[in-house]
Amino acid sequence: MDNKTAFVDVLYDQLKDHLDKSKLNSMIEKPKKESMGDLAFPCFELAKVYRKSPQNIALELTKEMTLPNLFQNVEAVNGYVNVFLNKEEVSSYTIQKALSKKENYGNVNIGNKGVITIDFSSPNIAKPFSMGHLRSTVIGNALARISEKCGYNAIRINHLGDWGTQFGKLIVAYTLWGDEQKVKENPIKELLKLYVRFHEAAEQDEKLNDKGRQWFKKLEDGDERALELWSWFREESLQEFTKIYELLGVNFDSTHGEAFYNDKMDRVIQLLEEKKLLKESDQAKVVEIDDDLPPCLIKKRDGTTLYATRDLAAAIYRQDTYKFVRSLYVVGNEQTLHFKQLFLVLEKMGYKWHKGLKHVAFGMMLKDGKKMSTRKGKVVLLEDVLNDAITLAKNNIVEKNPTLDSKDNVARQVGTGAVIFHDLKNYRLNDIEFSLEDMLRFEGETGPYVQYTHARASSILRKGDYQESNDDVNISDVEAWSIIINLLDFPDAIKRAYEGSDPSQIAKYVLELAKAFNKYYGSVRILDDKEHKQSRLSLVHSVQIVLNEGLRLLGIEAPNEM
RNA sequence: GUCCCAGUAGCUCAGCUGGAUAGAGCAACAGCCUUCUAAGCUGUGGGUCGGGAGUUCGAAUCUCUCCUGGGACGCCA
Repeated sequence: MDNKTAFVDVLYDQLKDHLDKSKLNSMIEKPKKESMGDLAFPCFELAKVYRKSPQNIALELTKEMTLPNLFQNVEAVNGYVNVFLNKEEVSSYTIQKALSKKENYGNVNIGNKGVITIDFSSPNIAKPFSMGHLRSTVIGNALARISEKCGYNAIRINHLGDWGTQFGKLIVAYTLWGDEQKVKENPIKELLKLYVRFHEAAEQDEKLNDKGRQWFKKLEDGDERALELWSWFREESLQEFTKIYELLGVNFDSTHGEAFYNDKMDRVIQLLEEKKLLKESDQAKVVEIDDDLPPCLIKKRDGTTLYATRDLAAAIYRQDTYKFVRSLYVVGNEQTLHFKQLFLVLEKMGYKWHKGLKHVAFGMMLKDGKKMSTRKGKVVLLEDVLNDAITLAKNNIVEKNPTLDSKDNVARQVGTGAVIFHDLKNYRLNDIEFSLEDMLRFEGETGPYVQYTHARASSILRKGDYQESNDDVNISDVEAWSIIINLLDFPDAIKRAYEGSDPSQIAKYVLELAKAFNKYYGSVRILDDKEHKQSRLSLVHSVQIVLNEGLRLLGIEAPNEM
């Protein structure tokens, strides 16, 4: 069985008078260094009970211990009881497990086929897909895949920002300065220019903002010309976004944006009124939330609705259509308050499913220590960054592997891999200072490093004419042990990533495994020794499988050659 | 002003529910390709874990306080 439970059983034998199994289980830790063993039990807490020094307790425990086959050795060091796993047995068991389960290795069934909706990416129509939206897109995509790996049925929702006063402003700008031909040729960049120009002009002329609001009112009232322009901008934007999603390998089950909920908000307001939750305050309608939070604004003084109203309608709609057990919102850090309010309002409305809602926040993409601003045109376009990355990857390939087929495809995989990995490798709540240089780095702890390791493993399997077999795996290389430990840890890494909604757990995992493999590769000639070749290739194959699967969970492809 | 998040090596960051001499990568320097992909491997140097106090056998980790940076705080999304 599980190594840890086996160790608990051994300890329980001697310590049952003072500690129960679950307590023991929580006390066991992983030693800092591999040389100290595989599992450790600290004896410091027992010092008081036994009135002896931790060192002596460890020594006595060790002396009296009867080890099952799973363990090879036990040592008492500095007040710790350290056990060493039986390397050959564990190695063979782990490799065979990975080989037999293939890409299903590491699956953990937490979800039981329940539905999890994931609201992510959600760019604003008629604005460029900026670096800021990259974060939500790649984090959400990874979480969807991780959730599926954990047995959930993931529904990917792109909650497009396709409604609001901004469209009124854009229509004003277009009617004043727009050129149909230019917009058709290069929709996003032209629309951005118009948007920026509008804000510059509005600083001089306040009346422009009023005009914008008027046009938005027309849009809400169903004015034909306004709707025509709106749906044109929406279509063009969507096409641009699709290009980026294809490049990144991201897809959605629903692209209902905010506009979709226009006719679903009356019901929400009605429900709120029925439950007597709606209060008037400064001529606006709000829901008051106890605690210390400010009230949630539902309706403006002029009777129009807000972001929160639409999000309420969306949450209810999603529960009705998908019957989700969990629902994630992958939206920036700065909206924490909004989601706290939203969830509390839903709780007050009596929806039990509010417990499954979670705001998966992330830090901002900063430029010179500050937030990037679309209004001032200070944006970095994701498409440009991706294209830079792909070009750089291509240059590398031409230089390093000139005979490679399908250079363009591999360049795409490696370039986007670098950008995605750079975003996912650190904890999501950290802010990221935008740095093209960092993002396009292909050496060290990067996506291409992991991809390269995968390609190396694939290459060796090709060169060694690897055939799968059911023969016993027998690994005796000491250098292989850290690979085995990492392979063993894969399911736990997935669990950590899911539970913390934290893709960086997978990124870190995959880096550790790649490092361990490269170290092994540097010290052991895998194909030279006929006797060990098949076992070693089995090890290489397990690594290849797990790297491939780990990268896939992050939304990164793993080329077999690069 | 109130609330939230962060402060670890020159830079970017790990460090799980407190535990053994604080770890990586980048950058710097020194090595390793007639032999499995050098996008790799090996080695060297570099840290008062923002400051102070407390809890504890033990604190980068928990509590308090101060400093610094960022963010949010009703008619935007």
